[in-house]
Amino acid sequence: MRTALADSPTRKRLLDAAEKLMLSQGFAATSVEEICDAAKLTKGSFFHYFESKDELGKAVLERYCADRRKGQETLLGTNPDPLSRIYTYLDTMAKSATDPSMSKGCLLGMFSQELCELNPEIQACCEQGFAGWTKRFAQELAAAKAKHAPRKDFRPQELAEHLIAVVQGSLILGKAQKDMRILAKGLRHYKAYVRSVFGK
Amino acid sequence: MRTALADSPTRKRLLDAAEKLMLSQGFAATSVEEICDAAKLTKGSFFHYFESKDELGKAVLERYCADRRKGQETLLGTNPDPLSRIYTYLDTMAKSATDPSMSKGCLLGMFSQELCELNPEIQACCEQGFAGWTKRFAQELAAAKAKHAPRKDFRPQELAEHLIAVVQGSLILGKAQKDMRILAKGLRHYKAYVRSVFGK
DNA sequence: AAAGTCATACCAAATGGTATGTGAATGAGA
DNA sequence: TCTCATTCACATACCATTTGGTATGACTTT
Repeated sequence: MRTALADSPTRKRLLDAAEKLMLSQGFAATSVEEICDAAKLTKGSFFHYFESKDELGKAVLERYCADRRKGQETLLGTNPDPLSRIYTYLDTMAKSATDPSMSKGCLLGMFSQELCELNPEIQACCEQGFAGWTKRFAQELAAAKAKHAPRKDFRPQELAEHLIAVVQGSLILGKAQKDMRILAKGLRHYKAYVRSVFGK
Repeated sequence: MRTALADSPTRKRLLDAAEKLMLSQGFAATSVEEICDAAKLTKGSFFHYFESKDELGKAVLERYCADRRKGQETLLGTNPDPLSRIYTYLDTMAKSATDPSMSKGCLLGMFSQELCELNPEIQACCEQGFAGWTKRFAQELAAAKAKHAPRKDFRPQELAEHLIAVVQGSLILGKAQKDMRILAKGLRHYKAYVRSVFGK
């Protein structure tokens, strides 16, 4: 029953509206009515597609994580050298720091803050979302480590988590400062750190 | 009129309860009633001390920022060498990463995410809170730069902001992973980065 | 010093608005 | 005609805020 509804364009409209609103205000401060207004639908429709606001939250988050993963793949590029892939990944991300796709923050970060201690399902989803992101990047770092003997030893997993921390933290700072250029700076520093580890 | 109420113990109880709850759930998801229950007071009392929930939010945030600033001073210690002060600051912070004072997250980060795009007053308060924090740390970095010719040039302000980003991001990641040890790791990496800049 | 006045701290219940969620009715397409 | 998307009006619950108190203690007034 619910499978048929899964990829309806109306459902997508609701998810899009919810994502946009929650990205800037968070989950709790975004009402179902607000979402429906933005999607030009009524609440009745909303509850036809989602059995509760919580379920919508989970759906938005899951879709966001999936999108992000795909985005990560394209962002990593096709350079045969893993270290070059890492550097261009960081550069590209830094370049797009101020454009609208990223400049509103990260839903994963938002939901982690707001909901992890309130909703175990969302917490698990956030944990897994971050894990997927770090794991993929750690893989690149491990490949780079294997190929270019780094000047200093490091744990790929830990260094990947550090990147996520830098990104998430910069997004918060950027929101407070109303200026997302801070994300580009954060990524530059992270890159410099990685360079200091590899010695090149 | 409101000045007399400013440092009453009852008011403090309300602020304490609100801070604790909002630190884990955020502002929007924390109701006035919940705060009153936690503080063992009634809503009537609440509105005797605060004219609105928003005002309470601002008060909690301001007190949090002030506390944090004091904490920063003690954390920096009294070592005459600025670079040593920086390193011990980072170490001490890393050590206390898992104890209850820090392990619940940072209100400044929480409010930035949730409220900055909704409430300009809170946004300004967050911005200033972060600015105070970074400025103080940047001062230390500048002193260290002046004393120990660093191997690479850097902007103290930017490097200080980078620390805040690492801390905030680690706290988010920690919440998602239900494990705040990530903060200690983040601080270790930041320290290693600073060391790579100074060459010692 | 007793009685009266007043401000303050606190409380309980009511109010009004807003939130989520429901269910019957409508409409369009197969 | 049957199904499913969508709407509309409504039920229900919750939540911030208000109102109308009581109790206490301090400060006058006599």
